[in-house]
Parts: sequence; C-alpha cells; structure tokens
Amino acid sequence: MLDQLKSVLQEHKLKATNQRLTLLEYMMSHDTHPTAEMIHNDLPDISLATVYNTLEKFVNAKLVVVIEGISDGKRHYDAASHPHYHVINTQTNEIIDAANFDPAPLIKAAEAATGLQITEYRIDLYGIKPNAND
Amino acid sequence: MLDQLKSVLQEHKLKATNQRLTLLEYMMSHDTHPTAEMIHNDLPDISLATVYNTLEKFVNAKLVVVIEGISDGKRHYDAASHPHYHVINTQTNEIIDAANFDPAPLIKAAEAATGLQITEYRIDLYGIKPNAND
DNA sequence: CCTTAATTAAGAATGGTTCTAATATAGTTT
DNA sequence: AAACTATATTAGAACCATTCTTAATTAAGG
Repeated sequence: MLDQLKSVLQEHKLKATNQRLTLLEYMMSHDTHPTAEMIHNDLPDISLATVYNTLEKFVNAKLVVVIEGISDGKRHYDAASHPHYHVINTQTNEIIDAANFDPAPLIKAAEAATGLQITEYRIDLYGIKPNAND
Repeated sequence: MLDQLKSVLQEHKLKATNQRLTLLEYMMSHDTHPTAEMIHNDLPDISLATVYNTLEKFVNAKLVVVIEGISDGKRHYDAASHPHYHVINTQTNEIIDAANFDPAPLIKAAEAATGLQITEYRIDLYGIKPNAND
C-alpha cells in the first residue's frame, strides 16, 4: 500500500521521498479540493514551499489537477484519479466532482477547428441552488 | 455606433462613462485576449485601477469572459459576444476561440448529477501543434 | 443648474505563489 | 555499506498581479 504509492511515483520518474508519499496519500484519500495552505495546515511537518513544489510536480505528472476561478482567489487541487470535471456552487464555493460527461466529441470538434492535438482539458461549470432566494 | 455602445451599458445598468465606452469598444474590436496590463498599455489614459474595475463590471454583466490557467500567470479577457470556449496552445500560449460545440448536453448532465442550476461554464482545452519536435 | 450617488485614479497594501541559497536525502556507483 | 551526486526540502525573502484606499470627478435625474 505504501509500496503502491512508491511505484506510482517511480513510474512518473519522481523520487519517492517521505513528503511526496505523504502528499500523494493525502490527495488520493481526500476529495475536499484543498488549497496548498489547507494541505499545509493538515500536514504541518511539510513546508508550504514543498507543498507547492510537489503539487506542481504532481500536476505535471497528471496525478493531480488544478481548479482555478474560484471566487476565493486561491488555487484548489484535486487528485486526478479519474477523468472528470467540476461544478462550482457560486453561492457557497463548494466544488462538486462530476464524471458523467464524455469529452470525446468536444475534443474532436476542437481539434478539427484549430488543427491542434488536444492534450488536456478543463471543464468548470458554475451553478446555483434552484429556488434559492437571493 | 457610439450610441449603440451607450445602450449596451445602460441595458446592464452601468453608467456610460467615457472610460467604459472606450473599454467596451476596445474589447469588442479586439480578439487578442489581452491582459489588464496590455489594455492599459493600449489605452494609457485609462488608469490600471479603472481597467480592473471596469473589466470586473463587464464580467459580471457577461459582456466579457475571463480566461485563467495560462502559464504566464495572468488573467486574460475576451469579449463575450457569442458563446464559445477556448483552446490554448501550451507551446506558445496562443489562445484560439472556438464556437463549434453545443454545451447543452454537458449542462444537462451536470444539472442531473448535482441538482444545481448551471448559470455559467468555462471550457478550456490545451493542445500542441501535431508533429512538433519538442 | 443642483444634487447625489457612482466612478475614476494614483499609489499603497495585500497575499498567494515563486524564488533563493543552504542543508538534507534518495538512488546509484564503487 | 560507504561515497557520490543530482535532486529535494526548507525558511524566509521577494515578487507582482490584483485589490484597496481615499480624494477628486462626473453621469444621470430632478
């Protein structure tokens, strides 16, 4: 189980340090979409700089995805264990995972329109609670 | 033509100041996805603070959309004249508009999955030039 | 015109993120 | 298993895009 995490890191050519194992375990066991600061609060023995450095490595390795555009102005992070997109409740800033959308038609349309080869996508939807009184 | 811009602002309950007319005209005639700083460079008589304030008003009024997640770390802005999404060339940071995707199935799926009423969406795709030697 | 609430603007302040440079460690080699 | 080396970690400083402050200006309606 710890060996499994070690293998994941090695597959991505990342040195299996204690900090990275701890952070990977943390990300894979939380679906709370934390910020770097929230992670550092939960894991105070890992410096904030290392949280940022490691998250960047994880994002490059596609182990983690970034969620931007939340009205708190901070980046949120999410384990990229399965393809999915995010729905953000703009009244509460709650971030909800969703995975019931097939991106293939979107990607094909974009490749046809631009001539590029799509390597990554980000789909964020913003919504409100129906019948909510504002 | 200037009266048309004035009407647009008034429809959104925004005072038709010279700065806002100039900025709206600028946004609607440029498809260059500028940052606030780029706009201020092109329109130096409008203060940077006003560029930011006005863009925020325009975004709230859905006259302009924000493009985040570009690797230069800055927000880019785009006139929201028609529903569309963006494709970002990660090798050059070029931002390409695309409008050949119907978001209705995506929105329906998200509403079914979350129970929220979707009010806004952001779709950003990242790609590279095919056959490009890195 | 007058009034007033909203807007503009210059610069200061903020704060999330990145950088620096010194120390420690993982992974590999003898 | 000791030595080597490239990489990782860290505390704190620095950065800089964005937001805030506050005083002067202005649009819109009476």
